[in-house]
Amino acid sequence: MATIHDVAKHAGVAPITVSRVINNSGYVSRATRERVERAVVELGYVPNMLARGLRSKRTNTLALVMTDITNPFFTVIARGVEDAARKSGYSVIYCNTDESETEEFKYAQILAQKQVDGVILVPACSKSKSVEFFQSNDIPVVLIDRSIPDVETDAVRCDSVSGAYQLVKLLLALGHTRIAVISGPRGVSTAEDRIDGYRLALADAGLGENEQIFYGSFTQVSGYDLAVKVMKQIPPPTALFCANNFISIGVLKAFRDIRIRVPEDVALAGFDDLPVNLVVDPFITVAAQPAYEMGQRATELLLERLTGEAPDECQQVILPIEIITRKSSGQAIV
Amino acid sequence: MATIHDVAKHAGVAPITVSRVINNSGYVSRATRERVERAVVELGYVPNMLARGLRSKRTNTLALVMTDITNPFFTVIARGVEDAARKSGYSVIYCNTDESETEEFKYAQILAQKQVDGVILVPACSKSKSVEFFQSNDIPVVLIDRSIPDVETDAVRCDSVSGAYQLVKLLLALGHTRIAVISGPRGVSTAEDRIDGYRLALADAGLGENEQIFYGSFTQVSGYDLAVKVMKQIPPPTALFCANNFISIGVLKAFRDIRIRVPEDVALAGFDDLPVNLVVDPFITVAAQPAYEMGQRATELLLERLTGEAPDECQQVILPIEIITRKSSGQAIV
DNA sequence: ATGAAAGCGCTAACAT
DNA sequence: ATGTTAGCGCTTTCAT
Repeated sequence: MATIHDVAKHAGVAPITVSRVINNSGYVSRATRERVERAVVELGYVPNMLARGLRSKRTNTLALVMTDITNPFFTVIARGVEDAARKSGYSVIYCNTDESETEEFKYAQILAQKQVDGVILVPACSKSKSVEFFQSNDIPVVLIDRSIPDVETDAVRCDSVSGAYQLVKLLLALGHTRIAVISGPRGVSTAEDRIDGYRLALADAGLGENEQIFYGSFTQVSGYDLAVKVMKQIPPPTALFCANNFISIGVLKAFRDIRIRVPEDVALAGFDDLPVNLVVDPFITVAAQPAYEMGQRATELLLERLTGEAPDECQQVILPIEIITRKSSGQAIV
Repeated sequence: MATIHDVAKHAGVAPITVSRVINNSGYVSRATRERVERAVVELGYVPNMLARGLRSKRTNTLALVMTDITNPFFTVIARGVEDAARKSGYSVIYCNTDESETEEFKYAQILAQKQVDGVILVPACSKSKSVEFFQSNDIPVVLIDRSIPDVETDAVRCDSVSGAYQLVKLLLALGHTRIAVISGPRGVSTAEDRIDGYRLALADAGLGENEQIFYGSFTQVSGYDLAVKVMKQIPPPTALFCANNFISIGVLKAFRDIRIRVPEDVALAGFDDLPVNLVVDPFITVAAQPAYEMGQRATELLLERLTGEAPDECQQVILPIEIITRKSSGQAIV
């Protein structure tokens, strides 16, 4: 593979001149530029990013660390990140932690080794070990979707408390008084916040006594198992609030298997919509988060931080949630 | 950030000794090793992969270039690749070409610049420009899912002709004689092969005259539009063969909108299943490809090529397809 | 407008 | 079992 040296020799110039041409930096005469460009093509020269990064201390690479890459919510975030990054000439490395703190920290090491310029992180838990590691290596971090207490970083997320509150309000307005919530893992901010919103709505309605709270994981299997368990309560709830899309799917599967009709027997509302290209019949009433925009904004924050355009204090961006009313919650509110 | 030099000084050894410790290469005495390891921890040392790659000419990084990262079929392939790669200490860079030949070639350049050790490629078209580029830069390529004529590479795929043939046979066995196929783009091997399988099955049944072939793209929107068009044929088909999962979803959406019942009015069979965690009611009769295994096998082939274990001749792995009969094709065959 | 020298952090090759 | 030397390919810095 040809090096910058080969190109320089071929064009009769110094390596640094070739560097100036391919990076559009510094003065190069028209004639020289053309000679260099011809040499580049003739030799099929491709710059070596390892050498460039080693010398310049910048790799033009970001990382997106997610907890579940099979969840369309995160996939859509990823596209938002990708598009925003590419527009500014950055590449993105995707990492899947499977909700594991250990995996997250492993990736943190790998990413530091790869000298990524910055990281967008969906934290697997509320501990700050990975964030502190990044920061101690001078790698800026933007938190996305979930928050961590007592760390100073830029962050982008939606208001989970408010989203859950609105969804449960909606179920209450339909006359339900026994509403259960199936949520994600303890210690994950979105799981906790959505429970908080649920409790707030019940309390507002004077139904604080009726709380039925189930922690689990943000997966279809967990949703299935807890749905079965929930319906064994006496008396069983008449409505269910699912804290994410996979939980909703698991619940629907369980209800199909144990012959419970939605919404006739139990009403259902959940967090996170599914992308249109995956769903034949959008059926679930949801609090939809603007995933693509979340990815975009997080990337913009990170890029501003990298270029020094950002203010010294950290920025928190809270994006609005959209409540989409569909069949699963029962008859529409007039 | 601490360098190997800092660690060496701190431990009272030469940099190369530190290198031997962190790479587990060459002889290092127990005592020295321990001193070095302590220094690594105390300084929070993280090796710089750019420097290592520049020197050693190996990045321990593979790339997976796909045509549609939103399609679960490719997402599952990606997990197969990821798992196999990590097991051998490799990282993976994911690239999405959106079925664009131009994007594919852009990524080829980027990946060469990043000095990836090898590439797994779902080609966007049957031209071999990107493959030739990789090969001229000494980067081994494994083709996955789709083939390209006249190139010498390792490859992993399923037998699309046979899968389509079996699916259409099944529809024929249910008594259908007017079966249409909605496929992907011309020039893409899987789109063409699935049409070939369809034609073969019809010809076998002496129904060659009844061919109704529709090219489009492997997307939900294309499936929707062509479904509407197909049903305007006079007489309309009584069964439909969809060449991938997104086409099937688009067709089902169209049928819901134009009030055509599946399978009562039209039977349906399609290529590619959807992952269980995304689907409440698996409904479509499909030819399911072992996507995870495809990703795994492709990675293994690539790794063997990199380590020199592979034979000189290229290897073609053809994996078996599973036909899963469900409601969409009508009553089960006894 | 162009170039020379130096060095980023690491490891291959060759000592000892 | 450990170290020395050199250099991977590029860009920073400082000339000219």
